[in-house]
Amino acid sequence: MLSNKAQYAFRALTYLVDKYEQGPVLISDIAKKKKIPLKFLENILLELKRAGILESKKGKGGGYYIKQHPSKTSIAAVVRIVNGPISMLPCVSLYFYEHCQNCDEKNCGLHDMMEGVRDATLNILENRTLNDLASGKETL
Amino acid sequence: MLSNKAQYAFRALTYLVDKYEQGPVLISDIAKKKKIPLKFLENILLELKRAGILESKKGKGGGYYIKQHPSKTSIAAVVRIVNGPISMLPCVSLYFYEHCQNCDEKNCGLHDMMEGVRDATLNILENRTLNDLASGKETL
DNA sequence: AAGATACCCTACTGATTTGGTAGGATATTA
DNA sequence: TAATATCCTACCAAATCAGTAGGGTATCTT
Repeated sequence: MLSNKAQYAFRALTYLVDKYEQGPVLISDIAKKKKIPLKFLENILLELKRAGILESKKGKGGGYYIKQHPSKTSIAAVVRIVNGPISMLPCVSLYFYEHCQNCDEKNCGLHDMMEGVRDATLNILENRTLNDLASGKETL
Repeated sequence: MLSNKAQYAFRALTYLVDKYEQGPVLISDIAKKKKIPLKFLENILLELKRAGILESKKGKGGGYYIKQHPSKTSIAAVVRIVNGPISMLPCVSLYFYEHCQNCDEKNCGLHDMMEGVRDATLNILENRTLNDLASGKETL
């Protein structure tokens, strides 16, 4: 399951997508409208900024905004930043790979299955973007 | 990611599938061969028994064994028992559903995506069984 | 019946992760 | 230079995870 933090992140991003190209949005505005604890949201947005998803401006008229066009950022990328690995096993993870000390990866039934799950999942999450969070729809 | 516990469970089950219809297997045997902490494994096997996946026999000649034919138990069922929900959001979970207080589920981009991920994942995990874990696998 | 065998069961504990908060530092604008 | 708003580190409580302890209970052998 996605962590609370990850779900907050997606709610905030949904809001920012809706305000795309309308100038920076205050953290406090997002927190209020999306009912997210202010200081916690602050940390989340900062993390998304460091990862290159968001950009920010300080001082009056400042705030956060989406860096690239929303269609350029995949949902998979966001999940990895705020929630960690997408795969169900370390030994099938593309971005968080760890060698499996329990099995011969070339000959492990579970490994094969989880590779399949990973591919099926990524096929969706890599091809959906921030745009798909809003696109005509209302809120999360 | 699957918890340590879940990965232990799958390793133990793999062993039990290999020994299927060769009589009960000692916890201590599984623990030793699969390098799983004995007392922890004890709890895991007990949980799988209570959930109806395994059966056991006490006393000399006793041990654990798979209750039904391995092809009758899906990987999805095992994951739910030892690891919890398969879905990425409570509001798309079939077995651990919780109403989403953040969004209108009928009109939420993230909800739709995660429903897709759930279906793609279950399409694999519901149709693979304990048999697919075994070393000398039957062909699909 | 007695003893040995092997699972059954509850409770506990330490380490890690999760879900935040606190409080000030830094950059920008007016 | 005052106000604004993000930046940043550290901290904290609660929950979960990973595993242990210690005896209870059922079964088998002799």
